[in-house]
Amino acid sequence: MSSQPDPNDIRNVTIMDVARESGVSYSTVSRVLNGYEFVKDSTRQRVLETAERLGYVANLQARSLAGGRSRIIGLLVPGLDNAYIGEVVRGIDEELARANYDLMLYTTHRHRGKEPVYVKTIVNGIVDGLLLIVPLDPVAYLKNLRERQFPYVVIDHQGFDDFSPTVVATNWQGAYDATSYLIQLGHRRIGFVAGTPELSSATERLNAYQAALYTHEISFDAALVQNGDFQQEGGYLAAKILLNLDVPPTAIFASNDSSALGVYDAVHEFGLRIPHDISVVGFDDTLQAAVMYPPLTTVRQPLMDMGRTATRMLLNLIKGQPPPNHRIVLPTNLVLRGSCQAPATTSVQSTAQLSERRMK
Amino acid sequence: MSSQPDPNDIRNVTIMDVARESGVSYSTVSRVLNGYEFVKDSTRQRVLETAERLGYVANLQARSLAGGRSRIIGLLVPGLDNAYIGEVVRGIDEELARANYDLMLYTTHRHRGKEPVYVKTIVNGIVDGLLLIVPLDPVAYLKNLRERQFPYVVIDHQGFDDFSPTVVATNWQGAYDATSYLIQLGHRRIGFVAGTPELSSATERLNAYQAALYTHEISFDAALVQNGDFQQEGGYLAAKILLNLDVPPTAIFASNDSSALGVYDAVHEFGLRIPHDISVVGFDDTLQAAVMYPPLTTVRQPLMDMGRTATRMLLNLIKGQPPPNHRIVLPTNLVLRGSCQAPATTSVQSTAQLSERRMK
DNA sequence: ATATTTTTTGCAAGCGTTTTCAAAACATTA
DNA sequence: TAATGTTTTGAAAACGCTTGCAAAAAATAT
Repeated sequence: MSSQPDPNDIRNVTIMDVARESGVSYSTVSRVLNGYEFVKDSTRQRVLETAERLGYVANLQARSLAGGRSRIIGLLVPGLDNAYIGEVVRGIDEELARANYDLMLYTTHRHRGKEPVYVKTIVNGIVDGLLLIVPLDPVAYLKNLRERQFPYVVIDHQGFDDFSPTVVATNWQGAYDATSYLIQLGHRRIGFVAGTPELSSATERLNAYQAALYTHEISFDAALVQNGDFQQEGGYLAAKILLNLDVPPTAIFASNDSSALGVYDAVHEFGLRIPHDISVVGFDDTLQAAVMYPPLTTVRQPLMDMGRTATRMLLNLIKGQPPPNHRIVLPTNLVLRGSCQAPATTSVQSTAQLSERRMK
Repeated sequence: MSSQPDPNDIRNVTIMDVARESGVSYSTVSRVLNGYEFVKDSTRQRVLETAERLGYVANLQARSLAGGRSRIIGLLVPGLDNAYIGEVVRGIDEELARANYDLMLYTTHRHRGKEPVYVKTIVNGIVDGLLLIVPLDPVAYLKNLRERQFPYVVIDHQGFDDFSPTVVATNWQGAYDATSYLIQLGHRRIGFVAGTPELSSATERLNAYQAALYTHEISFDAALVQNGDFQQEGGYLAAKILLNLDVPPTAIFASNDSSALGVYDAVHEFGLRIPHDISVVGFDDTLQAAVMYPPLTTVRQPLMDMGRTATRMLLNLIKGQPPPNHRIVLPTNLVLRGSCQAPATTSVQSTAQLSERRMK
């Protein structure tokens, strides 16, 4: 009985089966499935119905091979060991689900050389478009993507070209606000834990830190800027150097929350208290920030929103609708919590007591 | 010049191009690429070399359509809003990268009905195998997978059948240890914030809690068990009920770290201190646990390891090597941090003072 | 040198779709 | 009623790869 398909049949039901069952050609079935206009309504109904009845599910590979849409988008991330990435991915995932798209995840594990290879595979592969979160080496392959007219959107990195669709946060403004806040609290010696210099977000934050000092007429001391790596370990190391300075800072601005965690570690190791002895500010507002003790004052990035926005942009690009602006900038804002207060010595200069605690 | 391929050519280089360039048939190229044994060494060399030179990258869709391996595995997760999932995924990702596989991520967003649909799409799709993290409704489709001989491994759920390859942690033992620890500290009234009862991990933890009480001859009080949902909010609500009890507990064991966070919230809302007024234990040891204040004593699950192990199992399954055991159990262990101490009233029974603080 | 076996290779079919092109069916007009 | 125009449908060619089968080439045995 062809109308009684064996439910235990191992083979999948194809467009052919649906065609046979509904008495039309497979081309017609394909057209119905793709919403082609010129199909008789009654035919459409019948096909749709048998497809449903047979439990037909499109074979994406075949579809995409034949030139159709796969409804899969690729996501290239440096790594998963990071709450920050996780948040962005959540936003992407949410928006994708709403649009009925699936997600293919590529992790480069921070291996720079892997990026171009991945991108190549991705592009000649199944995905309809590509999302890149903080790419390490975009210039190496974005030009190619563009030439192929392959849809892509870059998240949280900019400045390497001026044609790539990009979603970023106001890194500069956020860092400026944070620094200004510390200054307004009375801090004059503010340490800065920098991020990976290849990333525009890192350099922007550093620039804003300097700009804020400048605006408030505080002279810049290069010793107060130490390199971190956007990870806890780097923050810890950088903070140790800062706290060992002859005149240590009364506040430390870490380039992201992970580094701030490292700063907390170092501060505690020196037997100091936050915020009493030293204030700390982070950047990102990941889940951990609110849970830390004391809760971390930090610059909130709308991470999920960035993911969502980028996804919407990409989906439009795939539909052939280029976005009005190539670059979308989302606002950050300073979240005040318990990790900051006015410096212990209300009068500014005498950090003498503090520096006595310095570790050898 | 056929030997000078245009680098700007939009079309991808195919197996045909490689064949033409190296003067063999496309089948031979395919064989070389798939490591087929009976190819003359010199031929193999030549093909490999031209493939490299031309920058050939296999088209996964075509390969998988034709019946080959896609080197992609699918991962079905309930959601991304959870540090716990993230950890497992990291383990998976790591192991997959090592084996040169890619990852396709499917999120059900905790929508039970979506699971079967997804599984169907996945199976007739591109992936070579499927990993399922805490599936909500496995019975609905695992039988089908098995019948099709489709490789899959279940992570952190068990008990719904006895043939599915599974990786779990010692949930029972972990919860038993945690409860015993609290009892040894002197606690007699121990609250329990339960997890989602559909998950075996949740019921096992509850059972172990009861077993530990029983072993130590502490009578079970149903009022001390409140339902949570494995999320912060549920933990908060459950803890509020517990703290409002006529004789509130002196310790609360939360079914996972997220719930424990909610417990912290409730405790603070009641103006109580951890661990001075009340001890708290969690489960999972996610990244947050160490950062919370006070640092959370919790049962560590080897999450990344679970991901890695499951992935290795799956990869073997795909290769046609069934694992020696269908079910792999990884050990948990209790991580002692600052959220527990002996109950304030060293003598056990008089919890009078505590209950006075009770909120109206 | 010839027959036989074994190793290598090529051809063709097929995987499940989309899409172009042309034919069939239907509706409309003269 | 014939001619013309439209809407619907079907057949066939791709898409890029794997694989069974058979032929060619090389190696071995007689």
